[in-house]
Amino acid sequence: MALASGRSASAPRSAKTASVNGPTQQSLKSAQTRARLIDATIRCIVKFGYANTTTPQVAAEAGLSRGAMLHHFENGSALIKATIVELHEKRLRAFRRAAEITEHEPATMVNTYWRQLQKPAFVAFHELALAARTNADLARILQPLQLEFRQKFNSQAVLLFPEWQDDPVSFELAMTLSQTMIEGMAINLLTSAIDETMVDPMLRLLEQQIRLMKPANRDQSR
Amino acid sequence: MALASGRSASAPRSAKTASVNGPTQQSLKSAQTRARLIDATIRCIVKFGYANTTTPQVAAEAGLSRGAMLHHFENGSALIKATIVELHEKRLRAFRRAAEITEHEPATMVNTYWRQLQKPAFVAFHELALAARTNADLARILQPLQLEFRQKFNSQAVLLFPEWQDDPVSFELAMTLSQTMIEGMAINLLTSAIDETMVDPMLRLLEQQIRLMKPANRDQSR
DNA sequence: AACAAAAAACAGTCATGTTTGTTTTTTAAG
DNA sequence: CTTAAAAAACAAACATGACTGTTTTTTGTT
Repeated sequence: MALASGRSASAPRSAKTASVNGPTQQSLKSAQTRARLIDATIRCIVKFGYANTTTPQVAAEAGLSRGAMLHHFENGSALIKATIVELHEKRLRAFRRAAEITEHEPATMVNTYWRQLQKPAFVAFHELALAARTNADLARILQPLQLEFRQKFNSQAVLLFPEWQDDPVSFELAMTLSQTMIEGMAINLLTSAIDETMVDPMLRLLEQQIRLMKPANRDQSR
Repeated sequence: MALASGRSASAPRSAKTASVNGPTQQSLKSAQTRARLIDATIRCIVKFGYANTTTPQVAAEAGLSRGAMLHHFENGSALIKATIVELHEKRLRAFRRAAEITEHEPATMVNTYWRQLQKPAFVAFHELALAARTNADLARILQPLQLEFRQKFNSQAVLLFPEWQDDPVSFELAMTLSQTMIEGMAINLLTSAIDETMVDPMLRLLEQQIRLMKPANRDQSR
């Protein structure tokens, strides 16, 4: 599924009708089928990798014929694009939930973000992110989303830790540290580059380090 | 280049003759050509990604016909396997050099390892490592090498920092931290998940953290 | 009857493995 | 030293299989 440069309206013909006349039963079913196809795509990327995810496989995974699938997404590219958007929104939703749970406790934040990355969505996202390195079309879609996520990540985190507001430099460092360590471990675990037993000690180390970097604690130590 | 399960002697027929009679002109040229093909494979993986690296492309990159290429590596798989071994040895050599340079100074060690990961070999290696997640044949080759590297990494590092010998727990934690942060940043940079300007502050933070974890310094603070 | 959804059939492209042919180097005999 | 046979290096062509995009046919709602 090479994601060609083709421009293609990702919405099927029925979508326009639906938006004009309100949701008919058919347009509802169509939306369901589209969602099922996107889910199947994510599962395929996790199982086979982005490179080995083909339209016949996605169709089979969704329990549809390839013809039916191409009725909803006229293109392989369209399906991938829709999948990327869905993954990004999943990621944002998950992060927002994590922020709600967190409530000023860095321990919880670290654990929550770590648990997010254990889900299939992260695996699929990293597959796509790495594929984007050598695929200009993928990169065009993915890069702005990566930026948006980083910005929302930071702006959300600054709300959670107001005591950090007057030291944006060390704050950004702490955020980058968290992202790097947690994502780094998640990826290294995927590629069996590190030992699984090290995960917990590492998370605790990160929590400790964050506490050390907090302005309040830095003042305490003076 | 899907790397099928095919067993295949990776050495060409000339190798045996050479080992008996000493290096002839042909066996020398053959070795050169094989090296050129492996280099071309690495370049292709970096440029196009592992998934889009095909035998015609490698042949073109090496300036050979596909037929000639398949004379040296009867199989696409054989070429990939040889490339993996070469990458692994490159990695070990680079690490050994880094260890020689280092000489008891953690600042240098962090910087040196970071610089290693900026080279194409790391990009290629990560492409293969991620592909191995969904490719059993690749995994069979790669996993033992990952283990070997981690072991040599640790045994080399313990020689460099003898003061750490009596605290293997915190030592392994420090090693995993270094690996995770440095590799995590390298990968996040590839996928534009973090900002490039954060690299240097992060490396300095890591150095500081390592100093904090050292037994000697922990004693000082008592 | 009209139209969307689903399925099936078709043609084009590309990588792979295999086979066959050509040139160059090595070996060894005359 | 010359030269013929063998082996290795290189090149080209063929057949197969798989995925892609497109088009046509069937099924089922409204």
